[in-house]
Amino acid sequence: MATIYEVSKLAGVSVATVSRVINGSGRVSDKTRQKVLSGMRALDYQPNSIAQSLASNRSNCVGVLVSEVHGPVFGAMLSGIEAELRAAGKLTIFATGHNVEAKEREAIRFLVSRNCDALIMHVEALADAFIHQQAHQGPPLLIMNRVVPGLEDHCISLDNEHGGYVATSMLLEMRHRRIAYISGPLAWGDARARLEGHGRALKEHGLRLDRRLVIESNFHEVGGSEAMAELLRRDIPFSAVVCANDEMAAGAMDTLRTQGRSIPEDVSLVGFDNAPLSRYLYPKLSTVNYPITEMGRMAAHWVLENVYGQSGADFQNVFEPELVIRASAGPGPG
Amino acid sequence: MATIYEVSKLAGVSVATVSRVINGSGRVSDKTRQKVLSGMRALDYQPNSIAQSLASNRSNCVGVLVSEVHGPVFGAMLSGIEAELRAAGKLTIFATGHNVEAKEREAIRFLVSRNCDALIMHVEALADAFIHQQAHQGPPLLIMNRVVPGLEDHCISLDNEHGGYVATSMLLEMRHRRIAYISGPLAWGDARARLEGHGRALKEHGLRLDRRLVIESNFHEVGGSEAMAELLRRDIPFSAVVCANDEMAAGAMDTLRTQGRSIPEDVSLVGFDNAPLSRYLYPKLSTVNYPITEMGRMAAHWVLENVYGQSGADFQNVFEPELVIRASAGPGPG
DNA sequence: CATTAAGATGTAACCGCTTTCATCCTGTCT
DNA sequence: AGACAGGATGAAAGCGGTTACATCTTAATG
Repeated sequence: MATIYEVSKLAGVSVATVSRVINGSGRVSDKTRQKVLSGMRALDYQPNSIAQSLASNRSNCVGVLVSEVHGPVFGAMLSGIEAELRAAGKLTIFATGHNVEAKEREAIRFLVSRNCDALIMHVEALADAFIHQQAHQGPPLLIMNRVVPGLEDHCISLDNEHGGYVATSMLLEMRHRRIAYISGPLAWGDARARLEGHGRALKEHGLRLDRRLVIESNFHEVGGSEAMAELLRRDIPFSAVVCANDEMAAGAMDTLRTQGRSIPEDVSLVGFDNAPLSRYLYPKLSTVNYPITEMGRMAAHWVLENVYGQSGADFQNVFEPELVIRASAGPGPG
Repeated sequence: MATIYEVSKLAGVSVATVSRVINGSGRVSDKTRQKVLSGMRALDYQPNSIAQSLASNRSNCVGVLVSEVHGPVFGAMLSGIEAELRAAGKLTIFATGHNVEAKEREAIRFLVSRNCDALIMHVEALADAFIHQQAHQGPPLLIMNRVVPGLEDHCISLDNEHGGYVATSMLLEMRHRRIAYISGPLAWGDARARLEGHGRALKEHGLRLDRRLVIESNFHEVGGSEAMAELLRRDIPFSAVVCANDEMAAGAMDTLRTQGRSIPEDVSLVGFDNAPLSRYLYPKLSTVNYPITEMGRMAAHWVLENVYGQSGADFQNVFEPELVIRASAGPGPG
């Protein structure tokens, strides 16, 4: 691989000049620039990005910490981030934290040790305090899907409460009155918020949340399946159920069918996330869209603007979920 | 951030010695090592990986080129690669090629320009010739899901022919005799191989491939849906259909249901890939497992062994697909 | 025409580490 | 005691760029 020295020799200029034309910094006469450019072309010169990073103290790479690489949410998020960053010539590096505190910490260390210029993280296990500390000592931080008090302007999140609200509101407008709810772990903020939105919708329609119709599960398919079984076992009438994510809805759907209930004739079902699987279920699942790819794009823009000084569109902190109406929800008996 | 100089000063040794204890290279007396280690601890020292890379001419990072980040296949593959690489302290960087030749080329340039020590690529648009050239001038190359003549030992792939064979064989054993086939683009090797396997299975059962029951589609859901519509329109009897991937099977299933055929009573269906969606369909899709995560792991091992000199398990070039039997395929009329 | 400021270019230090080679030290052998 | 092997350590030269600063042109100004 050719170095900047060879280019400078071939072009008959100093390395400083070559560096200037590479970076478009400083002033270089047009004639010189042409000489340099043709020299670079002749040698098929490609600047060594490692050396650039060392000298400029900028790696042009941003670290992304996710729970998993696969799965609908993270894949889509990474995809959005990478597309934007790449278009700006920046490298995306990532590590997985698996929702385990120790691993998330270690992953942060790993990413930071690679000198990334910024860190985008989707962490669930780490405490707010740790995030604050990291924000003050490490590279600029952006937090996804979580609102850390005191760092609100570094957080991109979904208005989960509103999502829960619209899901339930739709069912209420379809004249359902007894609506069950399968929740995610209430230790997690997003699961709590979604449930709160559900409660608010009920209230606005003059209904009270019936605790017996709420089951806390785990965001997984099997959990949804079991939760639905439990719901049926309780033998309290309901004509619709909201699931706090699509996976649980898939499990719930399976159980309903096994027990001979048809959807949506006997029971209407609504999920949350608009994951790809929601379109594959039968009947296709009504759900609440989670614009995660867009949110990833926004994260990348934030970094481009705040770390690399590129001006971009306005920063949007909180994204609004939208209802996606499909076949799994139908009119209620009310 | 502390540098190696500060550590060396604090420990009262030279930077060479500190470097030796960092890398475990050369010989250092135990007493000295302890001094250095405690110095590093005291300063919370973390070697600057960029400087390390520049000096050692090794970036400890491997580039992965995929079509997309999201989607079942690439996410799982990346996941497998990252897990193994990370455990070995190596960084995974990636870029997307979107199956477009120009973009794939550009992505390779991008990854190589970041000085990755090896390149794992899943490319479809690039010609064999280009890959050969790249293999001879760039970093060590590993090719996924494709067999490039002359570079067989740098390729990890699935035995697609066998996959097609087992899918059809299963249906034949269930006494189906008229089996339709919805193929991927026959310009692609994997699609061709799967179809060939289908043909071989038929032949072994004394049947001939009926061209009118084979439709070339595009590996997408809509394509599968349209292909099935076309199949029904042709009005040639069949009791089962093999789809060259799960997405097309999903589309086909939708069309069948719309046209009032029930699965598997009227028509049995088999997919290919064992993508997550196959479990969400109703009825759950019988399919052929594509061990893509494992293949990603194997790719990482190859790199660890051939580039970083770590000895590992045996290298497995070709992976065998396995049948996953679910509800979408039932006994035939034969 | 002398003066000067702006523009073009070069020199060399530096980024933080690795690694070769020389040097120093210690214990062993004769 | 002197010679010597081998382990421990240090000095210094890179790795391939960036950039502050010095130097040299050149054209405009009075």
